[in-house]
Amino acid sequence: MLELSYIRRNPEEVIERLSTKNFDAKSIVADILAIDEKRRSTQTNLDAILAQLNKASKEIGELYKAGKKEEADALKANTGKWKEDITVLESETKKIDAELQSKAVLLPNTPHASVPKGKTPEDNEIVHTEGAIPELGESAQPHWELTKKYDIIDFELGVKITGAGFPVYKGKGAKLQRALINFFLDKAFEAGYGEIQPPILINEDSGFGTGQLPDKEGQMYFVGEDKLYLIPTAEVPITNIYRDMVVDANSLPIKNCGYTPCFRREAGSYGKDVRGLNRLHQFDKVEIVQIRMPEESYQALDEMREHVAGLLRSLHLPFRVLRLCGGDMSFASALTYDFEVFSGAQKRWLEVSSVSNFETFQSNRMKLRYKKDKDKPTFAHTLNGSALALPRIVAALLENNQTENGIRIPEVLVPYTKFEYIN
RNA sequence: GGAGAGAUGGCAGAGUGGUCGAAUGCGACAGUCUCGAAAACUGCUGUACCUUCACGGGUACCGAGGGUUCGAAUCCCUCUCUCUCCGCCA
Repeated sequence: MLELSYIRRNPEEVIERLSTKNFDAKSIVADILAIDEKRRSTQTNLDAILAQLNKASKEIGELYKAGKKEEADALKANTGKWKEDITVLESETKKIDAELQSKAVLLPNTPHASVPKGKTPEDNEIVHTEGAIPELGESAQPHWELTKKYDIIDFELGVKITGAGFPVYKGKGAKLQRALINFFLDKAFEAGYGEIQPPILINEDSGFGTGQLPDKEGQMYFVGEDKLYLIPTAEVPITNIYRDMVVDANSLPIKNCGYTPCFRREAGSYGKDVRGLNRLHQFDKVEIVQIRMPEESYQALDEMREHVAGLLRSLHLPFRVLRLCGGDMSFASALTYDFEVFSGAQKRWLEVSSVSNFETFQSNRMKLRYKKDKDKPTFAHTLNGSALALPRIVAALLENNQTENGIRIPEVLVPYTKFEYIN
């Protein structure tokens, strides 16, 4: 949610910047300004009457104490009208606030100045490419063949137990998952991230805080009996730890990481995109989250970007980094870098990480502030990134590292897997 | 699932209808003292919104929502959450 004070001061700028996201904010901003105007005048009126009533009540109390009952009763006679006005103005204020809120949540975050204009993924800007594209030859098999060949991931079995998109990892496949998770967590720890094991069910307030609700409830699995959502990413619980908090400036930066399974309904997806590991309803991911002072947040974003790049480098996966265009960015983000690895047999780039700065968009929603000395509490900047999401990493590893002797495990993972080949 | 207790400022903990935004203690901050520190003493210490160029002024907030009253932290109703005991259970 954009800060109201910012919209009030710079309405034209908000409209201009949101046009980069192909979002026409004109009428919403106008509505917000009008409602805000109304809100202030209503509150000024209400406050004045309340002050009057408070004053009279105090006087009545004093008069009673002094035994001047008649004078007190005379004063009382006035209060009825005031109370009627108060009732009206209070309900009006409540209505106006709700209206304002309902408009405010419609505005996406304003993109950073560096965000390119554009509508589709084709308009994303490739800012970095690294690693050699593997030449696998004609006999190369896509990962969904390899997983069957070596019996390490069973998609049909998942269908039996749950449904499509819930694979069963077996034997060395399961061990590879565990190895990657531990490797990623260890790397995050080395980079200064504290490890969190959060709940994987979240309530509505948490969903609102990070921006999944109210818009994207269709993306999440919902447990109606208890009104809880399965997390689509660890970002939600790990960031919401700090909801409704004023943290001391000295405790910043806050850096946390966590492994969780993630659940996404992915309604409407089909075709080659969902083949094999390409898109799942349940998958594993290690997430990194930072809470920063505004002046340092873009430096932190670069730092996170470098962390993710380091992971891919150490796995010897060819990758590229995209600066997402306005049209491809998420609602809540101000700047997002996507990481894609090249999947040798599918011959396509697969997104494995998304690193974003949300500036104050999330912290305003969840009232996450920091306080520096005597200054007033200020909204912090929140950032997060996948480091990394497993399935497509596994897909690329399997495809790119296939040999006649089996699938070669990257050196850095061998201490974790305790085997060098899947065969 | 059954029974009971509770929810007050950063924390602990008073307060059961009127000057209570809230005693007291601790903590934090500032000052005195000191070469410096500790101790001691003194002062100060919430958040949001409205209003004002500013100084300042006003309003709301004692788990949440409603009610009674001229006036509610305090009385009434509803809800939520937490804790304790019992049962079940990884």
